Amino acid sequence: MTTINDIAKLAGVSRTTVSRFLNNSGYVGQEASERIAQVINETGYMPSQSAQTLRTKKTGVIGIILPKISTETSSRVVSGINKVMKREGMQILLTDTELDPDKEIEYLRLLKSRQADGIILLATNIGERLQQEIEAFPIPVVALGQNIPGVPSLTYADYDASSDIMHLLIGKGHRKIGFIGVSETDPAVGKLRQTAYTDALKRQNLEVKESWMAEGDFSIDSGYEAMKRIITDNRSDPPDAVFCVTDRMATGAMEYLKEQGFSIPGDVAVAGIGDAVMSRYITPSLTTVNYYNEEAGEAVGEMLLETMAGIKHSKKMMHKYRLIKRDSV
Amino acid sequence: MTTINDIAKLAGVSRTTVSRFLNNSGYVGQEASERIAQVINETGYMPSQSAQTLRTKKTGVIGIILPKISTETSSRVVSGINKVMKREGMQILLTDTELDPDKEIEYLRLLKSRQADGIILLATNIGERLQQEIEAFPIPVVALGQNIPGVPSLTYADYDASSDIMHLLIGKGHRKIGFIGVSETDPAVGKLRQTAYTDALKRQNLEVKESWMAEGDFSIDSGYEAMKRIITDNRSDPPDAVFCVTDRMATGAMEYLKEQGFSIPGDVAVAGIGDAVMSRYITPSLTTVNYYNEEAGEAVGEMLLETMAGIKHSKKMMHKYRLIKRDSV
DNA sequence: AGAAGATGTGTAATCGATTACACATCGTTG
DNA sequence: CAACGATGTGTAATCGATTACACATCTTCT
Repeated sequence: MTTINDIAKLAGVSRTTVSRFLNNSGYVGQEASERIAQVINETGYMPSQSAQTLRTKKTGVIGIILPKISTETSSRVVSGINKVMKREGMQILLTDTELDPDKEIEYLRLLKSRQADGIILLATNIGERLQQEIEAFPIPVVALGQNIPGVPSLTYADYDASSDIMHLLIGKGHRKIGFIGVSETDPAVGKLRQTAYTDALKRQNLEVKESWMAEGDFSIDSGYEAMKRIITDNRSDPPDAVFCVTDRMATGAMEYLKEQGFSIPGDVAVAGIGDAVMSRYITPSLTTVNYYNEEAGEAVGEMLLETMAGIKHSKKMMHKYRLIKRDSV
Repeated sequence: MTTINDIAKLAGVSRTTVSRFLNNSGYVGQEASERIAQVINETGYMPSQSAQTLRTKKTGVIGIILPKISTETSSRVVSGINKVMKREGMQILLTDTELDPDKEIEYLRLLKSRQADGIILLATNIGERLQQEIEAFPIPVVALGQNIPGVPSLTYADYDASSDIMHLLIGKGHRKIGFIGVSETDPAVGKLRQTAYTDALKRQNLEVKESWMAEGDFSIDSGYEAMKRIITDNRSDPPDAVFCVTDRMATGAMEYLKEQGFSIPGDVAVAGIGDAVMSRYITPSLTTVNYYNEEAGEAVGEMLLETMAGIKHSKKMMHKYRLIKRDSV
C-alpha cells in the first residue's frame, strides 16, 4: 500500500507538504501541488483511515444499532440515514441485535472501540443496564422509535396514530374491536399502541375484552395465528374489526380471515400500522398509517449530526405520520 | 478515553504485558492477569481499533457495495452476510451506489482507504473501468449476482430460472407470451433473463414480438406502465401471458391488468422472479422464483472469508433457486 | 551442580497520518 | 532600506496499539 511517505518521496517534498495538500491546510506552492496531484493520481493513493483516526480521533463513521436488518422499516430508515450521512461524507457501520437486548449493549461497546463518531440506536426494549451504559457514554447517541431518557430521541407518534386508527374504526360503526399487538416490553409498539387502543375504547364506553386481544411477534405468521386464536375463542361473539399494530401482522390476520370466508371489511375490518409496500397491493388494500420512515431516518441523521456538533436537543421529538385509508376498513 | 498505557500504569505493569493479556499472546503471570483484568473491568477499557489497525492491518470490517439499500433483495442478502460475519466477529460497512456505476468505483476506493479486510460487491453493470480498478486491487473482492471476470462470483441461475418460468408458461398452454424486463446494461437481470425468454420462444417456434416486450426500471410503477404500453399497443392481439423479470414489476403489471378487467390467469398469466414477501399475499398470488437471497448472502460471505484466507475460488458458482407455482399462472 | 528450557516482564521500534514550531524567501510599506 | 507580513516547506513529536528482542527467575533433568 502506498503511504503518504511514498507520495512525498515521489513528489520530492516532505510528507508535511503532502498532508497540507490533502487537507487544504496551510500554504502549498503551485508547483508542488501539481507534482503531488500527479503522483497521487498515478498511484491511486488514499490516506490510511486508521492513521488519520489515530491522530484526529475522527473516524467518519457512525454506527447504527438496529433490531433487525431485513425489515422494510429498517431498510427505509437506513436509507434515510444514509442519505444525510453521504452528504457529510460519512460511512455507516451496521449492527443487528436480532431483537436481543443484551446485544444492544454489546454493540454500543463495540462501536465505542471502533470510535464511531456517533451512534443511532433503534432500540426495542429499554432496560436499566442500557440506560446506565449510555449515561456515561463518550460518544453522541440518538434514538429513533423509542424515547430513551437522557438521549435525544425522535419517536413516532404511536399514541396519536393508533388513536386515529381507532377513531376511524369507530367512526365506521365498529363497536367490537379486537387487537393484535406485541410484547409490552417494547414501549413504543407494544405498550403505547395498546394504551391508545384501550383508551379509545374506554372513551367511547366500548367493551375492552381480553379474548379479543392477542399478541404476535411482528411476523406475518404470528398475525395469522393471533387472528386464529381470537376467532376460535370467540365463535359466538367475534369482533367486527381488528387493529393490528403492524402491517405484517395485519396481513397475516387478513390471510386467516379470508381463508375462513370472512369478508373484509364487511364482516371484519382490519387496520395496521407501517404502510408496508405490500399493504397497497393485497386485497382488500390495507388501511394503515405511514410513518415516513425514510424521512425519519434523515431526521435522526440530522439530529445526530447536530448532537455531534454540540447542539443540545430538546430531547423529545415526534415525527409526523399520515393515516392512509384504503379498502380494509 | 482510557488507553493501554493507563491500564498499564493502574495495574503496575508495562503496556506490553497488558497487550499480551488482551491478546492471549505470550506468558502473563497469574497475579498480573488479575490486576489487569480488574483495572479493565473498572475502567470499561476497550482497545482503540484504529491503533490496532495501524499496526496489524486488520480492521475486522468488510465492506458491502450495493445498488440500493432499501430493497427486499438487498436487505435479505445483507442479513445473510451479517450472519456469517457476526460469527467471525466482523462488522459490516455499508455503501449504497443508488444504481450509479461511478459510485461503485468510488466506494471501492473508499473501502480501500478504510482498509476493509474484504469487499462484497453487488454490482449492476460491469464497465471497463470497474474491472480495471478491481484488477490491481489490494483487497479481496467477491461479487454476488453478476459474474465479474477475474473476481470470485456467486451468481443466480438467471438463465435457468427464467427458462423454467417460460416452460411453465408454455406448458400451461400459453403461446403469446409478453416480457417486461430492465435495461440490458444489467447483464444478469437485463440480459440473461431476456435471452432465456427469447430462446424459450424460439425453441418452441413461438413468435417473438417486439411490441409484446417492454422495459421497466425495477419499480412497481414501471411494471404498471410497461404493462399498459403492451396492452394499448396490442389491442387486437394482446399476449396471454407476461413474464416479468422482477416481482415488483410483476405486481405493477398485475395491478394494471386488474384495473382493466383482465382476469389473471384466465386472460393473462403473470410470472415474476424474486419471491418478494408480497407476492404470496397479493391476489392472485404470484408465481415466481425464489433465489434464496439470504442463503446467497451467507454463501458469498463464506466465499469472501475463504478468499481472504487465500483460498482460490473456482471463480464461477451458481446459487440454487426454486420455482414457486402459485395462482397467477 | 550446571545446563537447558519454561515462564514472566520490560524496552523500544513501528504502523501512517497530523500539526506545532522553526526557518527561508519574497513583496510591500513607511 | 529595514522591517514586517505573506507564502512555502521541513523537522520532529504524537496518537495507541503490537511485537522483536533482551533479560531475569524458576524448574527440571542429567
